[in-house]
Amino acid sequence: MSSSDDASDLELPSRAEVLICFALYSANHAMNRSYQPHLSVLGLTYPQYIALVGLWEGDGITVGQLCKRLFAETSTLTPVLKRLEKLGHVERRRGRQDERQVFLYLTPSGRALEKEAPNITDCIIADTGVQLDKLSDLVVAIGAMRDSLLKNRNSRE
Amino acid sequence: MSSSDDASDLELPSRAEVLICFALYSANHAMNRSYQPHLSVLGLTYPQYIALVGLWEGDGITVGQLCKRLFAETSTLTPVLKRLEKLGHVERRRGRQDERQVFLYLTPSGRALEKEAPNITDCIIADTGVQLDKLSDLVVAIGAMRDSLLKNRNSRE
DNA sequence: CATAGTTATATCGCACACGATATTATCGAA
DNA sequence: TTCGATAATATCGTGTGCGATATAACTATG
Repeated sequence: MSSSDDASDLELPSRAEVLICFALYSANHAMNRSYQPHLSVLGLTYPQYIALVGLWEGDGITVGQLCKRLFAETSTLTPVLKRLEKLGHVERRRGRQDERQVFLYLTPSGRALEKEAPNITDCIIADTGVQLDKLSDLVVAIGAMRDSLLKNRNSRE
Repeated sequence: MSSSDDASDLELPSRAEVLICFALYSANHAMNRSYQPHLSVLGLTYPQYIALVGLWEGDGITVGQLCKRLFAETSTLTPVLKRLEKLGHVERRRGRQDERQVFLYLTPSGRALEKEAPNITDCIIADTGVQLDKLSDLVVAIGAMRDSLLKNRNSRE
């Protein structure tokens, strides 16, 4: 309602609902909250679950490789991985040739959690109210947008 | 690479790239990072910007109303709003009839920031690499998914 | 084989994000 | 009208998220 007299620069979609940044922001938090009850049963937080998803895709990789896979920073992942280690789901082992590197391995416990994932995913997919094929399109579109954002961000610095 | 011999429970899309939760998670962070250089010039964080977007849509509302508008919790918004107040962009005023309520008003400084938003939005939209009409479809689809997630979450408790 | 530069990870500081709890104010029924 | 129930914010504790910096290890060049 603020200054509706000048509509000159209000032609563009500026309302919260129509901003792509807000759509992603609110949907991500909604997704986080939807997972929460499922994950708390397993004693996991949402980012811990995301990290495990990355490792279920293939472990024995370095912290840096997992960072790339998850588009995350080491300053974010290191504490998450240390908690996953303390929970007994992940083992962190220094590289032998290159002692700077830290390799990540799933423990039997961390591997066992993967079997719970499909049940959770099914619940979440149902809650989205989106058909599977449409959801697949969404994932592709959102992923492409993310890649473009990261590419253009890096090309500007 | 882990146990590729048994493909029994790997038929479902379980890889990080194809999970909707991961798409939202990584795209939201990418968006955050893309906004960051634009916002740091204005001395704003991404959540502070989101809160301002909510108030530009109409101020003089209560903290609770802004929470609903942004799908956020009061425990998240209160500190953000106090920082926006300290920055001089927002004024928080206790209600007279109901002294529990806190009404939020944009200051001239907070209102002036709205004029910067279109320039930033244009940059971001360009960086997404998505055509405007496709982007609009994405916003609608993601918003609908968010609403469905929140509805089904609430209906379960 | 020193040593400057680079790389991989970790640490730190600040700002969210949110459930749980606290605080204060309003409402409602006996 | 008083006191328990409810409601609106705020506070607190834990866990991210990330830029900046630190630390330790590798590499390259002289």
